[in-house]
Amino acid sequence: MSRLTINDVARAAGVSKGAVSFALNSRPGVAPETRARILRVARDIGWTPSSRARALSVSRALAVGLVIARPPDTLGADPFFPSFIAGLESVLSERGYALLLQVVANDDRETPSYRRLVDEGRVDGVFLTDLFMDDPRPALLAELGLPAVVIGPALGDGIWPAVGVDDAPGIIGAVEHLVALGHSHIGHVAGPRGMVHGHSRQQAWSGALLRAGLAPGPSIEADFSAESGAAATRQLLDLAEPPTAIVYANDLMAMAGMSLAQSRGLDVPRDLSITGYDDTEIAAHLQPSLTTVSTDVIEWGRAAAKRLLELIDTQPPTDIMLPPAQLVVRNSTGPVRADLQGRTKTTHRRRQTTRGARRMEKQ
Amino acid sequence: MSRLTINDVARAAGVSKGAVSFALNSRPGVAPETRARILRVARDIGWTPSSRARALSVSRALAVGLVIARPPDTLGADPFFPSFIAGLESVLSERGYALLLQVVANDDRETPSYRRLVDEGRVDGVFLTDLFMDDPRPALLAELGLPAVVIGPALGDGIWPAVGVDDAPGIIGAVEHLVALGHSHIGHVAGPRGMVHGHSRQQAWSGALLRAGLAPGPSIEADFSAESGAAATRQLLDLAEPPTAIVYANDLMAMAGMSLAQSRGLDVPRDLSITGYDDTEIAAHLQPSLTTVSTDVIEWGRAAAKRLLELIDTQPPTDIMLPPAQLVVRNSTGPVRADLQGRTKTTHRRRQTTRGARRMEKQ
DNA sequence: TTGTACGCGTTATCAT
DNA sequence: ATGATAACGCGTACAA
Repeated sequence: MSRLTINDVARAAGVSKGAVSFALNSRPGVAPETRARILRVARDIGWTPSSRARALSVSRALAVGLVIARPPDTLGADPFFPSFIAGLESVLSERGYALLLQVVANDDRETPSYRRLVDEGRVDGVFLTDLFMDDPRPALLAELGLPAVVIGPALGDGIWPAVGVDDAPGIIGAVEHLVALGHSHIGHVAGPRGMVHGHSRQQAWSGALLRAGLAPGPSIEADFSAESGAAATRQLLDLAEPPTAIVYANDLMAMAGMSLAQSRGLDVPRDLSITGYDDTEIAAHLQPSLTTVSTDVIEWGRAAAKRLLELIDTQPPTDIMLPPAQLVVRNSTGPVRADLQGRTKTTHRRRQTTRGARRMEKQ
Repeated sequence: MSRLTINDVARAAGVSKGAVSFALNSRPGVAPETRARILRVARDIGWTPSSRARALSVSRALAVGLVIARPPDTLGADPFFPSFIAGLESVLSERGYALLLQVVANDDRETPSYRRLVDEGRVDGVFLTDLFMDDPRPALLAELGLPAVVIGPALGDGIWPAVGVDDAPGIIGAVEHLVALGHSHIGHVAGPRGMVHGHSRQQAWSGALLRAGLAPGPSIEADFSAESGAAATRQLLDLAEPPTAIVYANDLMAMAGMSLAQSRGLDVPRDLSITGYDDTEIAAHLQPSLTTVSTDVIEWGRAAAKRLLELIDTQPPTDIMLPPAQLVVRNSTGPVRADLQGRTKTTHRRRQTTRGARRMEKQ
């Protein structure tokens, strides 16, 4: 049992409490040999400082928080958090920090959550995820005096540092890949535009199209869920001139969209090219395997943790370079069908015929 | 800023620290009106007891831990944890407990993790997940004196209470469903047999077949990953007499297996019926949608949290009834093909021909 | 109800 | 320079 206290060590080493504390935190004022003896004794009797007592005396929680504000069922399908948490944890644990998790169902209950975390003194800082475009949380935390790191694209406010992999290169890569394959009518199934990563991916998509000299194709706002991805895809395919390729803001929607297309008898990628975002584990094993954008989420977590600890210790920010998101080309993307190539909004309109011809073209 | 202490409240209310503490914890010894006044003052000036100080004085961490021992990349695809954590958290937070998360890559680093959690006094108890058949952790924790609740099927050792949804009914339901559809050659892609939930699902599968009077079909051990699910499926399909239906130990492997079958030109469910386990969000949106087993993971988390808190408070265990796992029939299962029905190991062997005939049977 | 010791490190103050 | 001593952080709990 961990009944051991710093006094036991002090007694066993024949020194005072203070000396033990100094030795342990490698502070000057202890003779080298005394220090060595103290450390040896501590190890021998197996004593570790109680973080409870430590937290009280240094007036710090020695823990940071991650508040996840999502409906739990949506959470389940998101591959982001587990890996991200693994990254966070790897840095935090080696610095003696613990990670405290809080899941709140909706946004109403979120503000009190932060407040409680602060009031109770449970954490020294938090990670902010899933930010909305006009999110009140950064300001709230500033007001509460709780350091925070924003996960994702940087906001304009500059209140807190942001750590994130830029969405743009990956999405742009996907669009350019599709353009190179001859697609000129490229749609987008977006995440909520009110959310920063929904917004930024949408921006990247339209920007890339413009740069390629193409008119932005149809874009439909969804909510990152499979259900919404399928619905959005249905809408796109029902258009008078459906896109020949669709860029999805995440894998889950892409998978649902791909399945929906297949259920309508379309062949992916012959009749429709599809790209996702996340590089979920299953992505490589779908039929066809999914072309998607891959991010090093674990490294991302590590970077975020480092930044938050720096913030807490009021250390200057270290430059953090995250490997950029990368397009992983697989089999859900392919050359545009010859009879659809170069088609623009003003030409053709025999969709019915064309669509009929598309059916049943299994390889 | 939360510089407020219990003394501020005491002073403002004109009472002693002790009185405030008693009032707050609703303990006898304070006049009703005094209590009311104290509470009002506390609310007015916005004071919340510091959990740091509380933890030190009650000699408790007021937090519990969840140690996740998995390679992070496998973690990402698992829909279990996020929902489970949401369930845990909903109970813990209303009791003033925090959830501490720790992710360890492999089992070597796991034991020290628990030890540290105990030594540093960070938690009052932990949840044990992903148990192996002969897992040393329950005994280790007993030795460390740290209360634990096992997540999943009960172990034989009886050291710690187990909270879990029985795997059997769901798997049995799947098998019976397939048998009712005329399948008699039902394979299984198992999780690691050294893990309790891999083992229990495997047992449920073979038991259900025996009860149905059928010989257990081929079973292949995989590791719950998409990769392994695809590989196992490949092996099953390459058998001289491949099964007409496969029961997978989780959705991820089922999805990978289904895609693999499709890539070989098989039609699901016409040529091969498939069942998963988990009811991942995407399951309902696949093509075909996946017949799978659904569990109320959030409720499971709530139950586990309640049980652990009881254990910590040495309260008698409350009876916890978890809704049983339920088979969700979708479109990845269907009647066995007539020409394969009733086939036994001793009959037929014109697989090549049959397989050839199977190709290209899109609806 | 109040006063006060207690839990357990950390750190400022002193003595050597 | 070394190291000891005591105050401190903030609730809880028991004796008065």
